[in-house]
Amino acid sequence: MTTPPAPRVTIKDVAARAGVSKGAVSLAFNQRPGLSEATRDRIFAAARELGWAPNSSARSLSSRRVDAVGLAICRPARLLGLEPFYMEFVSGVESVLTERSCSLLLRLVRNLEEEAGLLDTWWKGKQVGGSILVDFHADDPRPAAVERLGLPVVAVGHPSLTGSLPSVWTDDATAVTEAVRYLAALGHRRIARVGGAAAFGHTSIRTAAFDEAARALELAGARQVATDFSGEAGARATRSLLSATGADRPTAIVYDNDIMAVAGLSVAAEMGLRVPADVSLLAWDDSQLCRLTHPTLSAMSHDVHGFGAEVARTLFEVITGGEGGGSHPVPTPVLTPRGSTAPPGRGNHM
Amino acid sequence: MTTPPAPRVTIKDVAARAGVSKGAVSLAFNQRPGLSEATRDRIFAAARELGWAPNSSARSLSSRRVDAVGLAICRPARLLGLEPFYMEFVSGVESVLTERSCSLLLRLVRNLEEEAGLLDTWWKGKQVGGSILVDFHADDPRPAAVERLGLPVVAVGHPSLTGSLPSVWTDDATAVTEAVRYLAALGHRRIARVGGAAAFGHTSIRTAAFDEAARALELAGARQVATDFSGEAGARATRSLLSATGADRPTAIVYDNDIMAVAGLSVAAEMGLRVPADVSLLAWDDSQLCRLTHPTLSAMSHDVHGFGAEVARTLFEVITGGEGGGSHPVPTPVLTPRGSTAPPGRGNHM
DNA sequence: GACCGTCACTGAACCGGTAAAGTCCCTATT
DNA sequence: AATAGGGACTTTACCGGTTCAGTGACGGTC
Repeated sequence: MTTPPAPRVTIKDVAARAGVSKGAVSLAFNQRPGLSEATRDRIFAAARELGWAPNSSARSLSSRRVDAVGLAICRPARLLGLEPFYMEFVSGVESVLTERSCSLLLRLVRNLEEEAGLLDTWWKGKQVGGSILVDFHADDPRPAAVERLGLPVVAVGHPSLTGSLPSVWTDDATAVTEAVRYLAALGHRRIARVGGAAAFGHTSIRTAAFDEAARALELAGARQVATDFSGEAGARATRSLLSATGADRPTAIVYDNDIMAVAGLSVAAEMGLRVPADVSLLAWDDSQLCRLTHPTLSAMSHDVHGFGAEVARTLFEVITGGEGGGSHPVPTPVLTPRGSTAPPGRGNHM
Repeated sequence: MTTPPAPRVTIKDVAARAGVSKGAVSLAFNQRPGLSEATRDRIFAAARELGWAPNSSARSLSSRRVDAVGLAICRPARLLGLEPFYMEFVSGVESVLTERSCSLLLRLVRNLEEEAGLLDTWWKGKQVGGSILVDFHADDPRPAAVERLGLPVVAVGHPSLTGSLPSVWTDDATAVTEAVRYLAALGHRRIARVGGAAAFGHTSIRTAAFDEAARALELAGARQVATDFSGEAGARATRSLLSATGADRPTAIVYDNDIMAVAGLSVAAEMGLRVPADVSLLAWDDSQLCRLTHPTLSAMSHDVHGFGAEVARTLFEVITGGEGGGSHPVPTPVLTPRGSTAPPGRGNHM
C-alpha cells in the first residue's frame, strides 16, 4: 500500500480554479479589502473544493509574521509530571493562543544556558514570534540573552527577578505573609515552611517574606527548609521537622506546592500525628489535589489557568508593538481554609 | 527605548563574509559533501561571527522538510493538570525530539472534530511533519481524516481502536487481568473497578478485560463503574461502592489512574475504613504520587516517560518512509505491591 | 598532450506565499 | 468632454533558504 503522490495543492491551483490571480486569493484569505463579495466567495469555494490550506512556511517567510510562541521549561521531567501547575498553566496559555490561531512550541530543557541557546535559534530562525519565560533564577542568563536578541517575551516572575523584561507575576510575598498571619491568628507560634528549590527566584522571595512575617509577628519558632519541589523531598522535610521533640516541633507547616503538602500529610499520618489536631498543614497553588485528601488541604489558592491566559495575552501585546504597561501582577493567591488547619494544641496529649 | 532595527542576518551575509556563494553555506550547514575543510571552517566562522541561524520557514519551504511534530490533546483543562501522565509522556516525547532538533507543537482541543480540523491545517500548512494521536474513542473521526490526508502519525492506542494507523500501545487487557488475578490471589472475591471515561477506547478494553477476568476467576462480586478520570469522580465512585453494606461492599478496588486512587484512599479514611485491612486499593500508572500517600499505593506501574520516547521514535520511523513494523506494544504495566493491598477480611470486625 | 574524472564551488531556478505598485474600467465632477 | 478618483484585480518583486546543473581547475592515464 503506497501513499498517493500527494496532490500538493498550492495557492496557484486555487487561483486558477477560481479564475483569479494568486494575489487575489491572498487578499481573500487575509480578509483584506479590494475584492468583490462574489470573487471572494468563488475563491473560498475553490479553496474548499481543493482542500487548500496556506503553507505556513511560505506565509511567514514573506510576511515575516510567525504564528507560534515558545515555552521552554527547565525542570527535571520527574518533577514536571507531578506539578499540576504546568499543565494548568499551559492550558491557560493555550486558551488564548487558540483564539488567535497561534501554536505553542513546547520544549523541555536541562538548564538555563540550553534555554538561552534555544531562544536564540527560535528567534533567529523565525520559529516563534515571542516566548514565555518561567522559573527565574538569581543570575539568570535569559534577560541578557533576550535583550540582546530583541526577542519579544513575557517573563513570569516578579520584576525584581526579571529585570527590565515585561513580566506578569503573583505577589508571593503578600501571599506568604497572609499564610503566616492566618496560622498565627489561629494561635500557632512554631510555624515551619517547606520551600521549593532555593535556586528559583520566587523561592527566595517567599523565603524572605516568611522571615519578615515571622519577625513582624515575633514568632520565635519559625523555621524554613528548602527542597526540590518533589514529593519525596517534601516528605523528607516534613519528617525531619516533625521528628523534633516537644517545644521544637512545629505546630503548623506551609508548603510551597500541593505535592509536598500531600506528602507531608501522609508523613504526619505515618508518624501518628493527627492533622490538624497535632499539626496544621497549608498547601500552595491549590490544584484539585487539595480536595482529594483526608483531611482536605487548606491552601493558598489561585487561578493558574487564568494566570496562563493573562501571560499569553500580555505576550501578544508585547509582540504587537506596545510594550506599554506590560508588567503587572495577577491576583494574589487567597487563603482557602479547609480541613488541614486548626488552632494548635488540641493534640498536646500525644 | 526603541528596539534596534533588527540586523536580519541572512545566508547571503554569511556567504559574503566567508567569500563563498549561498549554496556553499547551505552545503556546510547541512553537512553535505562537496566542500573543503578550510572553506567549511571559514563558513562556520563567518556564521558564528554574524550570529546567524537559518530561517526555518525558508528552509522548510524549499526543502519541504519540517522540524516539528504535533500533539493535540482533547481533555478538559481541569483534568489535564492533574494527570501526571501527560506531562511525563510529553517529556518522554521531548527527549527524543530534542536530539533530532525537532520541536513539539502542542495544542489542547475541545473535541475530536476540532482536532481533525487541526491536523488538516497542520499538515496542509506544512507546520508539522507528523503527529501523535492520543485518547482514541469508539467511532473516532481521526483515523479516516489522517488516512485521507496522508499525514504521518503514530497512534497511541491498541490497534483495535486505531484502525490501520501505525500504533504504539500498552497491553491494558493483560494488565487488568494481572491486577484482578493479583487481588484474587490475595483472597479477594468482591473486586470493583473504578474506570475512566467510557468514551475512551482504552477504557472499554479495560472494562472488557475486567469482565473477562472476573468471569474466568468466577468472581461473583465483581463490579465496575465509569468516571471521567477526575479525582472527584473517583471519590464519588468510591463512596458509592464502599457505602454498600456487608456482603455487597467490595474488599478491593482497582482504579484507572493515580488521582482517583488517591481520592479513593481519602474516601476510605473518611468513612472510617482502614486500608488495606478493610479494603485494598490498587492504582494505575504509578506516578510518584503513589509513594506519597499513607499507606503507599500499590499500582500497576509503567514507564510513561519511556512510552512517550518510544512513540516519538516510532513517529520518526513513520515519517522517514518505512512504515515497516510500525505498530508494536510497549512493556505491559507491572504490578507493584505497596501498602494499599493485602488479603481481605482482617478488618471484618468493623 | 589530449582526454577523462573528481573535487570544490557557483548561479539560477525554484518553494509558496505576501505586498506594493500598476492596470483597467467605471462613475462622479467640473 | 476631459479628468480625477476609486474599486477590483493583476503583476511583479521579493522573503531566505535548497537543489541541481553547470564550470573550472587539477591530477592521472594512455
